Amino acid sequence: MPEGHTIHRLAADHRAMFAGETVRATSPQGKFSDSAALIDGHVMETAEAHGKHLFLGFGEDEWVHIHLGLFGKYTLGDTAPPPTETVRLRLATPTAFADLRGPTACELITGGEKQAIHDRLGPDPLRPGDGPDRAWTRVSRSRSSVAALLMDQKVIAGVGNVYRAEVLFRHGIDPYRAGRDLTRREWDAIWADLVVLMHDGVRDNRIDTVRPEHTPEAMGRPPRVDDHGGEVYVYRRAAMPCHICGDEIRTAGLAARNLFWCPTCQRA
DNA sequence: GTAGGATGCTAAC
DNA sequence: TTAGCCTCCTACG
Repeated sequence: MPEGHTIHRLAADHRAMFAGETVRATSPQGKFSDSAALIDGHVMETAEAHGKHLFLGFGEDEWVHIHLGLFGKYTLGDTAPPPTETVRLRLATPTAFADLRGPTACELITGGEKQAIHDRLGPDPLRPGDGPDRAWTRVSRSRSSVAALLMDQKVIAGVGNVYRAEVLFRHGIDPYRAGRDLTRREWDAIWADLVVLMHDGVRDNRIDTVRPEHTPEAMGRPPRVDDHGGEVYVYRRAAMPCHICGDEIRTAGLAARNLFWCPTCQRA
């Protein structure tokens, strides 16, 4: 679930449900009780996302900063069920609720602390006004692999393990190629593609990366069986045949995450 | 019933 | 590089 598209979608959903509304805040699990009490009964003014960070604004100096990490999950709806003991934060109005479970971060921060988080994050393909230039400065000087750089939130914010694997496949780039061996044209194409793919992800609330001509219907192959949500080329398809060339999709650990790629379609 | 893994990140070594 | 955080779900007995 939680790559950048999920967080931007959550920000939009929070704005639609709560912006301008007086919100009740509780922490059934208890770990956020003191902070929840401080915002309980306050008006949520806005919600925004930068990369995988969600910010709920209750005033200039009163922000709830949330990071879902690997396990964090939101349940949104209109009528709140009885809270269970794993709900870290419940926000509710008479007509809407949001339950947060298992986040890496859920904390009340000031405007200054929020700015510090923005400052350590790279440009985000989903943030209006962000572009590929600042990221290119880092990428073009780095000996690290492009696969590692795409996962580095200081370089580019919001890309996770699925978008990383898929965008590199879509551009035929070997994941182990060094950043400084990419061309400016290649990087700009990767960025532009991420803008499109991630906006699709926000709209659909899932990750689909397969081009129309390669869908199961178009190619007469069975639909994917993996349950991560969307239609993809390589992510979690280890040892399965590549949709394009039929070669076996490979997998390897890289920085404690699983990398997937096609050794034939993705050349150094 | 239990083990293991998952779309993430950080602090500590 | 590794352990740890924290929850849910699947695969396997």
